[in-house]
Amino acid sequence: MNAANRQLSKQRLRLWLRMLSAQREVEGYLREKLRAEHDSTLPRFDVMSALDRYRDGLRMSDLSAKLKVSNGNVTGIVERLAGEGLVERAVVDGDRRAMLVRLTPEGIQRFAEMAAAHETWVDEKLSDFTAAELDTLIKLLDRLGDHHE
Amino acid sequence: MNAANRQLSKQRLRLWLRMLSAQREVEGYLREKLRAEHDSTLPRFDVMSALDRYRDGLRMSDLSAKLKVSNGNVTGIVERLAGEGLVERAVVDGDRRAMLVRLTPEGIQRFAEMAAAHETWVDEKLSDFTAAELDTLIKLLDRLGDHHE
DNA sequence: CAAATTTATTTCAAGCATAAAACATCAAGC
DNA sequence: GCTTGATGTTTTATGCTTGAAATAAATTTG
Repeated sequence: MNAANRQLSKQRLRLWLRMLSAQREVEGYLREKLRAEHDSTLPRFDVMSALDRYRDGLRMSDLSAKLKVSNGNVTGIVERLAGEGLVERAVVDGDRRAMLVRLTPEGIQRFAEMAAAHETWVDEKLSDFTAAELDTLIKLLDRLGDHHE
Repeated sequence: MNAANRQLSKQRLRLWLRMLSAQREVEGYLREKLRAEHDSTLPRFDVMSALDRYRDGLRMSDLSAKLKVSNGNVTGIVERLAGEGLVERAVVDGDRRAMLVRLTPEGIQRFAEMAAAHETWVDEKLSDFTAAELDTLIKLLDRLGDHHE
């Protein structure tokens, strides 16, 4: 490998470490806020967020696909949310294997409160960037994530 | 809140979601590779990486500070690494509370192999960016992480 | 120096995450 | 209508992660 490529490789590694650091910084803040002020967690918030966008409900497999986590993982989180009365599970008629999960009225209410707070927390953490910088970052990072469905 | 701020707030939220997505994309790949090809994990890799930079060893509390994770967390990871013979723990003379952790010769060897592979994996994932783009991303994300010691 | 506080670490309980195995149901093809 | 295979979900084993409580040793202070 030549010198230019070695340099490039180092920069890529450096970027990855910065991504990790930045992500951890924001995520830690959000986790702590959710725990302290709403007695909840980021995974629960993510599940509720997906269900809030699909008010008619989602199947377990749709949920895990959207959140890009394993099936078994979603099983546990939904179970706890159901225990708190924030989501409910219903059978899907025509397919007795499937489970339809949706927010309860209380879940909708609680999510609205959390989502509003969540937006202000993210605002605080990312307040240093100008609109142009935000656009730049979004456009560049977009090339990495695979939210291209 | 006025229209401009609402717009800005939306962009910040959008950026945060992109950061999550991008981070998850890369991390998932690295995790899978480490597991399949080196029978290891990212947390173990992180601990070994820190110890590789400090060959004289680090205390448990230094380790958790550098990695920005909890003390109890490091206890478990170091325990498993010690079980695999990759790190060793020694007493610190002058302070019987403390533990000094360092890589064993085998740990040094194993880390070198993993680190080389790790760099090529990151290379693959971030290969779409030009040198200029990498610089831009690094500089911008640098304003978020708190690796300013 | 004894008591109180701080510092270094581990233990514990709870939850999150994965991969792999187990179950149950559905859909096709003979 | 059986068998075979695919699909939807849960269970299991293992490991990571946190916050809080528990231990233990060092330091400070009256």
